[in-house]
Amino acid sequence: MAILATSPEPVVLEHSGLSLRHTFSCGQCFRFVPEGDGYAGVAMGRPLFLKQQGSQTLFYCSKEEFEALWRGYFDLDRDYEPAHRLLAQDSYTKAAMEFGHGLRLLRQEPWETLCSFLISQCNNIPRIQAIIDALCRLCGEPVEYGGRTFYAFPTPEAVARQGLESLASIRAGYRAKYILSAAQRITAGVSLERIAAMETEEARRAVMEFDGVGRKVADCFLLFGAHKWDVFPVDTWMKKAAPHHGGQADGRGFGKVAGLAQQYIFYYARESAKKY
DNA sequence: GTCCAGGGTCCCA
DNA sequence: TGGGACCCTGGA
Repeated sequence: MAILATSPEPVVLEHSGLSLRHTFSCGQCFRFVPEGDGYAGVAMGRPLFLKQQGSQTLFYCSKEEFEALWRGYFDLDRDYEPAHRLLAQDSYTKAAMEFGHGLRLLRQEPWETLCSFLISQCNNIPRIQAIIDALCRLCGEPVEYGGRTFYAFPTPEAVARQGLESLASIRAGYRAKYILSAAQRITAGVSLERIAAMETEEARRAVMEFDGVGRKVADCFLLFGAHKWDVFPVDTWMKKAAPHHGGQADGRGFGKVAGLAQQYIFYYARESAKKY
């Protein structure tokens, strides 16, 4: 594959406990897709190809870049064991956890997360991916990597420069005005980083001031873009799964690891449903 | 061809 | 508090 041929020696991680498949398929992020025998995607403006063989995970980037960006992005410095022990006490979350073993909660950027989940509303995952990809191609910075051109997620400024007519080309439907409005709000001075740094309740209130952001999108922003593990986004899948686990419909029973529980349950419920 | 649902939100009665 | 509208697709 072209990417491999021109990449430097990869950074190799042994026995990290990380599963790329579960981490990228569980629905938390939309920009890493299967590529050859691994995955390719862009985050924080940097493209990356990575793959797993045996007990090894191979990151095709420099050691410096791995330490500066990807170690944090994959949340590799956090010990998931205490959370796993807690979730193993409930038979349903235990099964969900075994199903999605190796899933890591990515530390995604606030703006990309907010935008992605604005697009997610009343939409399915393949189409969410297609719309985000179209948005990046429309106004994201091109970045060369492994002989190919990738597109960074556009900045709020770049999105704000697009008119509603231009944004119509990404086929986001009624969500386009929410994306534009959010971009304008941020370029006018509202800081998502500042909101992400607030306590959960205050941050939730602040992000819900954005047009098109209700409780669900706000909670996805808090969990995936602000890395607040006590947040439990409730969507149609979580409502379906609620009768089966002991964490209550709003996830209160899972306490400070509710977010991780949510991701295991969401992934498990959705993948199980595909079989029928 | 039509109908419906897909990681919701908003508005109005 | 409940229900319809909102854009657009893919599958039934």
